Amino acid sequence: MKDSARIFRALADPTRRQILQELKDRELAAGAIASRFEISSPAISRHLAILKAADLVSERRDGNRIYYRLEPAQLALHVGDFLSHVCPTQFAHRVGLRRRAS
Amino acid sequence: MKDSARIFRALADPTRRQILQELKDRELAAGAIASRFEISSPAISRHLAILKAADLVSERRDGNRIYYRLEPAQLALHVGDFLSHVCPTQFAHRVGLRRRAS
DNA sequence: CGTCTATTTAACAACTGTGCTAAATTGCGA
DNA sequence: TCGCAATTTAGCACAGTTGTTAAATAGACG
Repeated sequence: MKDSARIFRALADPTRRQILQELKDRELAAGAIASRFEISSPAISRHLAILKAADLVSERRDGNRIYYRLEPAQLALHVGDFLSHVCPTQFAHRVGLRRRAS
Repeated sequence: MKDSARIFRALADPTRRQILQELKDRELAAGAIASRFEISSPAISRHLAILKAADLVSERRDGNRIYYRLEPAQLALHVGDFLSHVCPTQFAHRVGLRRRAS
């Protein structure tokens, strides 16, 4: 599966989008993330695995805990690329990691 | 269902993303779109319905044909909003209804 | 080692999404 | 009105997603 496909798929779920927002400005352990949602930790764990497979988060183990951190590079790259391709006018692609605009 | 949820769901399918790209700089009739893909026209028709429900395209009937046109406003607004929330640094949120980019 | 905590993996049910073919709809023109 | 072309809607099959609970794994610490 293509990178961008994995990313758009990952973004399709509202819980996963919210997880990304929670991780916006700090890393959080899996349990801390799970406690912010109604659903069970196994469910959250799988969401995290999907986000990680899409390179949207990274994980770091510390003892018992596994901390997740937002990795905005792929997100900005692929989604920004898509937007700047499909609607370049509405969307000024002032994206950090983007290649030169044509 | 929330607007942004509909939009992200609509973007999850690769065929639908490609349809949006095809419509980037011209409107196309349903049949013309279908002929660009391997899958059947009923399948394309349903994809178009999903895109329309998400306000990503509009349709215009002309005789027998139904022409679809890209509607970039919602796309830029909601997806851009999400990006600028989640990764504001990588992504300068000069999004939206602004005319002039870069 | 035994046990507690944090987290993931497994197994399963329910729901959703996507494709197909066949049938219905809509509009044009003889 | 009849028939044709373009498109959508309906019905069905199958694959994928998402949640649950129960079991497994990993690390810390007595």
